[in-house]
Amino acid sequence: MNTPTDPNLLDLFKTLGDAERLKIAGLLANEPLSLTELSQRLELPLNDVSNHLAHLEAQGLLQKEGDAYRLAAKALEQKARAVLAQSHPKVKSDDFEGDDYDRKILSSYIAVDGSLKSIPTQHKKLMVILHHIVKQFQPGIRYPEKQVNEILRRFHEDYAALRRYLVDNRLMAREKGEYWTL
Amino acid sequence: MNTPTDPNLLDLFKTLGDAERLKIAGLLANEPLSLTELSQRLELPLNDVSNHLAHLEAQGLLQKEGDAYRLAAKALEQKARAVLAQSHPKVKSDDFEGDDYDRKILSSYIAVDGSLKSIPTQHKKLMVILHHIVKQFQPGIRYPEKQVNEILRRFHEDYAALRRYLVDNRLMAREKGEYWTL
DNA sequence: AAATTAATTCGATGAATATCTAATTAATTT
DNA sequence: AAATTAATTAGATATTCATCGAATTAATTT
Repeated sequence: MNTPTDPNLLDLFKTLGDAERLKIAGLLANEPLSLTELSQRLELPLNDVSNHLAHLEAQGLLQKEGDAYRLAAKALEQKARAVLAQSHPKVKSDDFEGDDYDRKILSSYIAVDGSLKSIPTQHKKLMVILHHIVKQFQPGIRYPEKQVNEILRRFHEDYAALRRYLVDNRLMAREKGEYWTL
Repeated sequence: MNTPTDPNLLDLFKTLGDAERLKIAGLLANEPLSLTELSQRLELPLNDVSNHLAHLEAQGLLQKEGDAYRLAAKALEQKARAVLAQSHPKVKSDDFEGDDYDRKILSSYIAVDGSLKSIPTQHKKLMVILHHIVKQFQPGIRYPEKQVNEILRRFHEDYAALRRYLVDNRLMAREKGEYWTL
């Protein structure tokens, strides 16, 4: 069962993604209205309004006052925040986990946009970087070279070098122009 | 033509109200991905992903980086704010317009939740209040008494008194148990 | 209690649209 | 330039879901 507070974004968007329901929400944002009043204002049959209200209510978007409904602004606010939270590219936890050394290398070589400032020459540092980069590839999927290049280019324009390093160090394998992780 | 910035909430909710598109948005919130990559991750045919991306793009939700897409977090943020703005019961402009005297009376008699603190005894003050209340009724609509009571009760528990005042002062008319504004 | 009105529920119809197949166009690679 | 691959577009099918009609239940009024 769905509590109104659990952020099922999909259903929320679905219920708000209907013209009539959005109108209803709009009206109820400004003034409380009863079922009958809504029906009159929108010139919509009573039963349909009732159904629409049920949808909105299921999303925890309404609060009842007597027999009038009002938009639960607080609830909506929370949900809007949930959307923002999800949309903000939170640095994935495993991106910078690992030991202190790794974290230090990563943060010094990787720019805010995720790209490489430069390719390390020291082998130990290089390995840290390569292990970070190889996470971009899904295990079990075979990537054509062109796509590998695309992905690597996001890190550094010399994608060919990165590709070679990855293979040489056995982080990825290649066969007939296809690559996969090991 | 719709600029991506104009807040057409309905279309926004519609595009986000599809499971696949929401997944896509979710993925692109955390990392940039190309069309092909998305297709692989979601195990969805390429052409459909292309269409979904077109939808998202039409809402100004994407920004392109090379051939990878990323969720336009800023844009989404703005839109979320737009939602909040609409949802907040902004005191309707005409609620407190009119001359200074009216405004003064209204603000002294009407509580934050819109209800009446008390019913004025002075006729002049009463008229101000009644004119404010009568705006709750749509011109041209005939309301059964029960509904009139409901609406008036939001202002004061003695809805019968309000109803009588409204009729006596010719702000509303009644016939056979139905009321309407004049 | 009977009758009226309000509100919900059920089933069927229709419209919108996601999904699928196929064809077309655009871009890259050899 | 030919050929391969990537991406878009077009059309057909299927599914989802709002809308409509009616019946049912619940609540108020007389």
